[in-house]
Amino acid sequence: MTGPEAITGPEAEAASTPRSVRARVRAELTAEIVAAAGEELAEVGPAALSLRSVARRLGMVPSALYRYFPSRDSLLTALITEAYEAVGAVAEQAAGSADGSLDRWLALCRAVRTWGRAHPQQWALIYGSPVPGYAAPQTTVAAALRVTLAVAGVLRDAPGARPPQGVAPDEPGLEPVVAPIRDALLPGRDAPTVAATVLAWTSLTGMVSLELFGHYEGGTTEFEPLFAYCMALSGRAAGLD
Amino acid sequence: MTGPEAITGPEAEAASTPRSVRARVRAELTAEIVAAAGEELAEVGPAALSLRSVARRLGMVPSALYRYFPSRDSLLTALITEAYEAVGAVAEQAAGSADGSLDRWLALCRAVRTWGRAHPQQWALIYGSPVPGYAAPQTTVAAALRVTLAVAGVLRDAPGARPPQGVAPDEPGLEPVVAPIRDALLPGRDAPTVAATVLAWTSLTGMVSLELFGHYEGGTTEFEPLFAYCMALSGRAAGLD
DNA sequence: GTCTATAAATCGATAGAC
DNA sequence: GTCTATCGATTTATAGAC
Repeated sequence: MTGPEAITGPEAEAASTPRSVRARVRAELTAEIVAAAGEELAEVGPAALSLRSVARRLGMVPSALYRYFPSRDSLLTALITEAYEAVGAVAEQAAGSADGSLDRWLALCRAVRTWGRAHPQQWALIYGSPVPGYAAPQTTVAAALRVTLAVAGVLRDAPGARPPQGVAPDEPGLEPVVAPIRDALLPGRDAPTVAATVLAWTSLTGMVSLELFGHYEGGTTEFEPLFAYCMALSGRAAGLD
Repeated sequence: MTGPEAITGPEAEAASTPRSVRARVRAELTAEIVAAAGEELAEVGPAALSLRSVARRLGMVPSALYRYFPSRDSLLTALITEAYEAVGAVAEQAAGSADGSLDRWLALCRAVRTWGRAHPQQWALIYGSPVPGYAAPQTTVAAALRVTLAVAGVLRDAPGARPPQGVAPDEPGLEPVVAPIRDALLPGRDAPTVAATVLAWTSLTGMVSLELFGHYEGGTTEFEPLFAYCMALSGRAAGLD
């Protein structure tokens, strides 16, 4: 056992990559487990995901997985984090590849919807019903922020954007309620703008969720034009152009 | 199908009221089972609901339930139908108890949110991720329509309501895509109005879902003012006032 | 129509050999 | 670090006595 890792000198690496050969192998196998769990998730859904089925898929025995993940919940956490990072990445990328605040917003929306349609179970994992018996640790909350920040970034780069005046003449409690959200997403903007951002983000997730969860079944098959129009409408309501 | 009819033989009943004593008793017990299933659902959630736990709660043995519901899925269908009817009823009632299209919309929104907060697992059942292994029959689609019709009713009673012009200059495919939805909800209205109605409804379910599913955890505790403002904004975007 | 009993699976997690 | 074996529990669903 003292052989391989004794020569950690040459292959010593920076912070993000494992130092020893042993650690690298372990990291690779961990990634393989997460990948297999992702495939399993895509087939059976979050609530039906089990450690045993993941082990079967890898040709391993269930107990072997406990060397890598102390519980089913920790594996779920890894999948949730991965999903948030993935959708956050496509959102950022899309927002960065368009000009004009409304076009950036629409590009972000389309990218998020495309990701959701390609990964419906992953979408359900992060934006659907909570998985029974699973308690989300704080780390997933941080990962979830990435997408929200991408949305807020579109607003942040459109300093003049503001929802129309007089929507609700005096919402008494809006200011204090919105304060923590403003601090995290849109420092310096007024309460209606922050609220409109929340609404835009909510409309997007709601639209994709209803579609993926089968609530437009009676409606149409070619959903894209309706989606694009609705997202344009919600972007306009936030003052984007 | 809600289950019982499927295995009811000679004593098949008329539309709503049972004929024989036997059938009435059977209907009562069926209702008791659904009620117990509702309690169980409220505790463990849709994905974890089992026939056995319902039987335990009733002091019955699991196999006895199969005389009333041929499968777990048929019991789930009954619960789904019940939930849709319940939220549809409060939506209708709220919409009918206010004057002015925007106020009616806001009343409907508050009522739907209140119902969702009071019945989070029922909400998850109908608006959350699909239950693994469950295929929704056509009857649930009909029940789901009740809430949507209540929303559309607010728009229908505000004939002048229309989203602002020039939101998306020419959405080429919007017209044909929106046609079936218009026929079901808002005959005679133009495509943008129908789309704005879809968006308003989507914003409402999205807002409640994100709240109930824990996505505003880092945000605020007093969520109501933000909710009301956002729904006012979405109502305005549909042309309500 | 309710019961006992059972079939045939599933699951998370752990102990201990190697 | 992977294996066998197992504990203790869950589930849907069915067969057959009464």
